[in-house]
Amino acid sequence: MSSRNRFRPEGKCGASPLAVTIKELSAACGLSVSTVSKALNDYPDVSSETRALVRATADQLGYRPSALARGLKIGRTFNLGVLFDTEDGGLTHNYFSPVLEAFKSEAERRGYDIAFITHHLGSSPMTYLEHCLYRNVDGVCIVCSKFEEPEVVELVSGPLPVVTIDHVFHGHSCVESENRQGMTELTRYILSMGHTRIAYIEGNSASVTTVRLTSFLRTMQEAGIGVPESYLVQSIYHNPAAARAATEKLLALPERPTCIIMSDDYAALGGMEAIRAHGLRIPEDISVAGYDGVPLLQMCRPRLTTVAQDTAAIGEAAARKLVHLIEQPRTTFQETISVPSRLIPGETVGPAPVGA
Amino acid sequence: MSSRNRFRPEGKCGASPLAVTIKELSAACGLSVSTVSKALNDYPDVSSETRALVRATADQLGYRPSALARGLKIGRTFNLGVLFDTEDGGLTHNYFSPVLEAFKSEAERRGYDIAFITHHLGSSPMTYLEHCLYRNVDGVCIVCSKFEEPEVVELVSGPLPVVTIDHVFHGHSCVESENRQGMTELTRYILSMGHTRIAYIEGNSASVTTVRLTSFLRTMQEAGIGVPESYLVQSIYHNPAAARAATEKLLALPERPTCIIMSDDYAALGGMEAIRAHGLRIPEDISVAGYDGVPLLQMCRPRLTTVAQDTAAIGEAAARKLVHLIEQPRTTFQETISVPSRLIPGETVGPAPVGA
DNA sequence: TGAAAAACCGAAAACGTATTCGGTTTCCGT
DNA sequence: ACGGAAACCGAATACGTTTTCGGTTTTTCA
Repeated sequence: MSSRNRFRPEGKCGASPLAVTIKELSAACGLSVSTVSKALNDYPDVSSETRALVRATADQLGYRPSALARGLKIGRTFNLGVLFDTEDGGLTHNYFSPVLEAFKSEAERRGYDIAFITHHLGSSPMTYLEHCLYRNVDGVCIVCSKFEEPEVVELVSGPLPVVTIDHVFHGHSCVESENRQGMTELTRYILSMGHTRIAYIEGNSASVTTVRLTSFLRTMQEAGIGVPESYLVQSIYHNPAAARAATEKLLALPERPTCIIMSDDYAALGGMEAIRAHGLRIPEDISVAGYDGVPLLQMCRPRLTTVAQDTAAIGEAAARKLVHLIEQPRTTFQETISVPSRLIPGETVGPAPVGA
Repeated sequence: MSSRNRFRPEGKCGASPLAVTIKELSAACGLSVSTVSKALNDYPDVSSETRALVRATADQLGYRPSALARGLKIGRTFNLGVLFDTEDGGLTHNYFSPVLEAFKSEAERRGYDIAFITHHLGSSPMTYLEHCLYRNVDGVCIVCSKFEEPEVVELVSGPLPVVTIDHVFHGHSCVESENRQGMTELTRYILSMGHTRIAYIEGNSASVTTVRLTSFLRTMQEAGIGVPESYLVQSIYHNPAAARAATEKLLALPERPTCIIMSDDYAALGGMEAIRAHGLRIPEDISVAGYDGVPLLQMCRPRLTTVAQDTAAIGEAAARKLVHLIEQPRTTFQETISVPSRLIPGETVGPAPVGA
């Protein structure tokens, strides 16, 4: 019953030392451990000859300082925590996974590895913050999560540098698309195709959701076109089933919209399914727009009309900002970084039907 | 110039101790550090009363042993390395990312975090194995990589437990789909639709590639239908552009195939693009099959005919196997685990054209 | 009641590294 | 040649754990 035994691997345990330590290196150099350490860390009080000697033999022996020992000593690990908590599919999320990929690349380029943050370790539960402290990450990126959860709030207001994506917490750094610009362009484009009955399916709560909806409504207002309450439907991001249900509501209206702006591309698939099920054609009978610009869908027919978010730039900016926050906390300020998005006029938004 | 300074964060450094240590816990309990440690680790020589006391105050103070210190001492980190190295898109890979997601979930369920393995740390290059030793991972899963690379071979033949996915190294554990069964079913299905001129676009080298091709050829042979050399084209997995080029070759043949089996779903998109560019209809003029069964494509029209690989089962099995290899090296043997795959008859394979 | 055995606890060493501080040596200017 | 300053090196300590081992108390049994 002693759970301790489960922790001890039985195999080649202390058999052969896997990695070469600084002690062996110092022995090989005929120097003390401290001098070797100083040589490797560019201390001034070591002659250039011995520094060279140490460097050379270190290379030769393939010495790497143990990340564990180093981290323990200096209090940081060169690990960035990533909170990526989505119930649907996790890493397969087709908008957030490219963001994460870019984040990871940039982090690695800057010498950081990434570590996923969960709220359990094996069977024992722990909060996100606990996990971060347990693993000693140097900072956290919150990529995709329920931002209202108390655990997330605890993490954000904790002691570690934090960068969020697509949701701004007051006084903290955030990276997001220029949602206002994106939604405005999309709406104008749809208007330019002659649509007046435009419905809008909203994603679940996040600060970007509000920005997009506001931009849509204002653009409509500027065009002098009203949007009835019934044209605004609540739904969930990245959830085709929910979008399908929302779309059904819209199709059941006495005066059906001629165009629907979906919460995102993936949701749009569900919406389009509902439309097809009603025997309607896209875009001849009804137009559909998405949001995100997932590349895979741009290779399918009909090509979705959407707003492409620059996932590469978002992830990269997040990593860069987080590293700055970690390495120069004094001179780095909190900010919200907006990266431009781009309208992709695809095949799913056509001219408004004439009879409508 | 001293690069050392870059490593020291200037901020709240030793200001407030972020996490509570065992020393503070022992003080709070009025016990020695050693006793506390033993109480937490279920040592027999500590009374149940003190054990209870320690446990209680530990919970109360929110104590977690530092992963760093613990790892340093016991020689393992409860981290699983993941080698996920694909030039195209990394984490966004639409077949491997669900595998990774399942792997991650199962690993976390068993108390392991995952760590990505690269061949550089910041600017300084290092081999995969070096990275593993540097971070002290307990084992490695090689998910997607050029298996011929010397670095990968070095890693596989290194001291750590290894599980590969979709490529078997002799004497090591591997998880893959039942490719033989999958390809056989697909081929039979295509044959049942009346096709005789079936072309095959091959992926780049891996052991599964061979198995699939062999299964295809044997099934064709069993049906008594020959496959000309020109119907077998070399291409690259997960690369629409390469598939497009390969498809062009096939379409240029004097006797064009009536069905093409693509190396995978994503590649199929490229192939279908080529076909459409030639003004041909799918599946009326020419049929197309993919492999993998990526869920997103099953929501698009036309629904791709393909073989679904059970990514969840694959990832889970890999994690389980790797953890077994780590925790019970004596009693766990190396093996290749095959998980069943499933034919999805979609809309892209139709009856063979009559005139053909 | 006494001695052996069991039960329980703490001091100390170790894991691999970074850093402070005191101690040699070398160098320079006079 | 001499004093002092620079230049260079190593012993020691600490980071937060685990684990061995010796020591004290309590229990048990003849």
